[in-house]
Amino acid sequence: MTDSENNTIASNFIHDIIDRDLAENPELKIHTRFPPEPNGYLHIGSAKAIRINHSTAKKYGGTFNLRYDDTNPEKEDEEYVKSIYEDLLWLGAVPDGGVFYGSDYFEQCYEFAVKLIKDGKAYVCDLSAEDMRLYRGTLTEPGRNSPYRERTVEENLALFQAMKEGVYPDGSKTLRAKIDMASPNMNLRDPAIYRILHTPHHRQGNKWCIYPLYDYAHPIQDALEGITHSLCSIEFENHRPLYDWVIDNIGFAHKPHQWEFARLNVTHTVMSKRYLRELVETGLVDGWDDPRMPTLCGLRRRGYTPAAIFDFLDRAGVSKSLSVVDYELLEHCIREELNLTAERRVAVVDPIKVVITNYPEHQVEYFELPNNPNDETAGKRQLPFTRELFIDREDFAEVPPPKYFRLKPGGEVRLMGAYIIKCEELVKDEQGQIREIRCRADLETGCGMPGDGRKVKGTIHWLSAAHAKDATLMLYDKLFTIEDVSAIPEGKGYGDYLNTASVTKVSHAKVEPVLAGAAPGQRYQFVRLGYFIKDHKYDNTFIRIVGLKDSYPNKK
RNA sequence: UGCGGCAUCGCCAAGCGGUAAGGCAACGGACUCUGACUCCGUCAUUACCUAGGUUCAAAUCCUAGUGCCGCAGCCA
Repeated sequence: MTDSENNTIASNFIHDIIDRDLAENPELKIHTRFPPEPNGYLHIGSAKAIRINHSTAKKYGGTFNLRYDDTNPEKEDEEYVKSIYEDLLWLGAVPDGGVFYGSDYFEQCYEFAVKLIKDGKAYVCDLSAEDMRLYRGTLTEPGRNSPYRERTVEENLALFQAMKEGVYPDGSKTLRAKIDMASPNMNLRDPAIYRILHTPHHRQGNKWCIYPLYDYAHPIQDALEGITHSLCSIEFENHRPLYDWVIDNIGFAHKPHQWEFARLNVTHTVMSKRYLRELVETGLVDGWDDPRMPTLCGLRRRGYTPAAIFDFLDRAGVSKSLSVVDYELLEHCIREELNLTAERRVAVVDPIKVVITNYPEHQVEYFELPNNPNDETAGKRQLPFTRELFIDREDFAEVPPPKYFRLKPGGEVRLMGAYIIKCEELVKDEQGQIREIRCRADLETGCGMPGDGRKVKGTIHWLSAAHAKDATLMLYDKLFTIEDVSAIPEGKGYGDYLNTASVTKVSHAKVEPVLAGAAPGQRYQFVRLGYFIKDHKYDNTFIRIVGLKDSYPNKK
């Protein structure tokens, strides 16, 4: 995705806000950031945050930072730092402003906290977690002041330093912002801004035993990096007053502003990192990059491209209303791209033998098939034709349903790129199963031959039995049977709606010979079937990205 | 029960007082050696959560309701 393409993305309410800000201050250089906590793998919901922050910066000629929000050492790990970076680069959202770590600002966070204490705006509180909750009040009742709220500046300073030096055990004290215990906004009821945690940090080691909390650290990080627009998801909307409080009371000259947008939800899948982890850990899926997962590594393995993902995100739009976007929109986006770019190949999912009775036994002839009929420049390839062929079992019906125009007894059908054949006889075994379909070809109708122009209604794909290669096809389906997982009734869980048939492994598919050399990651359209990608994890395996649309009346 | 947010077609979503964009899905039809693609057409008209009101004119403004989401971590 190039910058010029980014400029074409539709406007949204965030752009309106920026336009307004720019009208007031034409000198403003837009600066955004993507601040993931390295506690899991990125998913398509994260990609929305990336897309919004990144494309907004690009649209206005601004700068985009990646910042690991690593203020909670208990949940974070280098494994995730690495994967997040890979996924971000894969998407093409280059952090041209730099890569930062929230933990690199610990020193400054500490100094700002000392300043707040000196200004009488923060205090050390000895309340236990449970007591703090009691004192906080409820949604409808105001809270009560902590008995430690009026400690002197000197006492607070000494206590906070002792906290830092490791004098106190985990949970025994916190540093709290002195705001308003009666605020109708719970976040303003003297929120804890530092906690004691004798846990080593994945980057800082044992340097710290007190850690700043999100609401305190985030605005500082934004201010220090010169972020102008801190675009985050809507559950932080109630935190905005606290975000502004921190900026104002520390006294930053540069004031970043937080704006919120609705999170992304997609039908038939789940965005909860907690639950995705559970799927991985219980073995219900084959790792974080299982092709059914909404993770970026899962989508990548499934064959989705960054362009299709961004296209999807852009089409889904940006607003503040809770929504669940149809998975079919994502499928549409990848189909649209791959229709233009994927070369066509033949694969037969469930082979059944067809014998061309009037074709010589040992003859081989080659037909040229276009790599992409919609794109002349894609060139052609050769497909061997012999007396014995495979076609897909679905393309033959002994008792055809209405409007069936594939192969049927006595019927004619076109073998794509080759002859028109007529079904004349069925050979069955003792059980009555069809062993082979015997057909007669109209040998004048091959591509470029005199009868080339003859029309029949149906066209099916085929493979020379002697030349076809074996391959494994992985056919994935939706992870959950329920459309909107947030609508799961009480008493039921995600597990009750897991699609038990979300994967079908086809071990004995046949593919055309040239596919034996397909490079991992290569995408194709298997003609009349769908788009597939050669897997990089398992040999000789093709993963179905998405099927072709099918308007056959009896389908679906 | 407090505070904040959101309510426009099956799903997203424009609209910012001047008479309901667009995309996906769906449904017709044309084309077709992929029942794909492409193309053409249909798809909110006592209509914009409801009820009142202001106005020549309201999805847009006002009033009163209703519904849904978020918030009571020393998580982010």
